[in-house]
Amino acid sequence: MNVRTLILAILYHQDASGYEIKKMSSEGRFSYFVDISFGSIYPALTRLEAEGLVSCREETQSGKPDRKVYSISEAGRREFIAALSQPPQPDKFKSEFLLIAMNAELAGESALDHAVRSRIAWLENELEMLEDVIGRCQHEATKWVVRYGMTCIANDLSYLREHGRALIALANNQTPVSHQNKPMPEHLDFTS
Amino acid sequence: MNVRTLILAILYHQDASGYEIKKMSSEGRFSYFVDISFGSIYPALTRLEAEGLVSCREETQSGKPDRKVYSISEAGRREFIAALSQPPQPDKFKSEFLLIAMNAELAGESALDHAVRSRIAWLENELEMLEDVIGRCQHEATKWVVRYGMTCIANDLSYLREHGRALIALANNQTPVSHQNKPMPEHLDFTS
DNA sequence: GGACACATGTAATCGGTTACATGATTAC
DNA sequence: GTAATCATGTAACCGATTACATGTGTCC
Repeated sequence: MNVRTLILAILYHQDASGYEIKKMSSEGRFSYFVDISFGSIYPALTRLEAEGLVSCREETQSGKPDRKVYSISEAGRREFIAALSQPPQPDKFKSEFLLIAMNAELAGESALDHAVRSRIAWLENELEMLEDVIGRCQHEATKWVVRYGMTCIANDLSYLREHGRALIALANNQTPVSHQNKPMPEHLDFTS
Repeated sequence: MNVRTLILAILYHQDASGYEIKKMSSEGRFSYFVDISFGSIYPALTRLEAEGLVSCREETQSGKPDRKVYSISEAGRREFIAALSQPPQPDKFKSEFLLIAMNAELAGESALDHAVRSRIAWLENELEMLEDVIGRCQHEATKWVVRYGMTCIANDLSYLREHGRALIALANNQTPVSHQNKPMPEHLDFTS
């Protein structure tokens, strides 16, 4: 799921400028998946145009700077559909929160408490955003995906609300962190 | 959450060689978060050693090639705890499956059907793996995280089982894909 | 005249993967 | 002899981000 494909996905349904694509990716209904930067969008658009997968027209606007509006071509549509037909790679998922949680005793109570609280706030916010999206969206498949995302977030949230306290309690609970490190010969330990 | 920090997280609780770290990251109890490659592990270990955050001893084994076993140093422990204390970045999440789902009409019934089935199979497998992990894990914070992951996956799974059919149905349901693209002047469309 | 949203682009850098290169040891 | 597992490492490449550079137009 590289920037190219993501741009084709957006342009498949509507023309857009690089600036608009950026906004959609970091605020709009695509923001749940992606947040791509200008530094990757503009070069990608240039390359897609060179390959004939998108076309570009310049538009002069009143009250705003000129902009370059990109449209997907038939070749671009074929390319995108071909990309969709390939079996999807498994989800990629990285969570610093879970690393902190996994090391609750080391992180300390206040850091953990803060992490849990702000995670809850963040998830609530995401949920609200998706509720908003689904209210204005007509496209059934998109709605399916958004509902999917919403149930995931809602479940996440209820787990945190139910078990967040228990996690924070582990921070205090000074279970001696098991240093199962094999004892190291002093002569090799040049760090102490 | 870069490779350095992940390696420190692993070494915090047990000594390990680069080869073992790789195995833990792609099979063991850390595999839910990470899957780092040899190409990033070995250079990272070298650098961590140069910085005095880990130390290294060579071990000759009987019946196996020599290996370099790394131990975290006190400086390394401090570094890791400092990393944990910083407020976590929001989760990063990428799903090719959701991109396909969002474009159900374009992906086609068979591709979608296959994607849903193999996702279910994959999630069932993940769940099984985590069940196994939790059975043998003593560390409370780790268990908290694994239970978290398990409920997320279980919810995901039940959503897919309940609504997967509805999604696949959307593939056939040939709702004319709304090409809201502004009509393009022919002279600008060099793709046809 | 300054802050802000709109708009496009490039260069340096980063953090990682892939592919390659090497080699020990065991099991068949 | 050859396949598989264990083990370490490097070089080329890739895909992205960050920071930089530039500029228009609006509102106060």
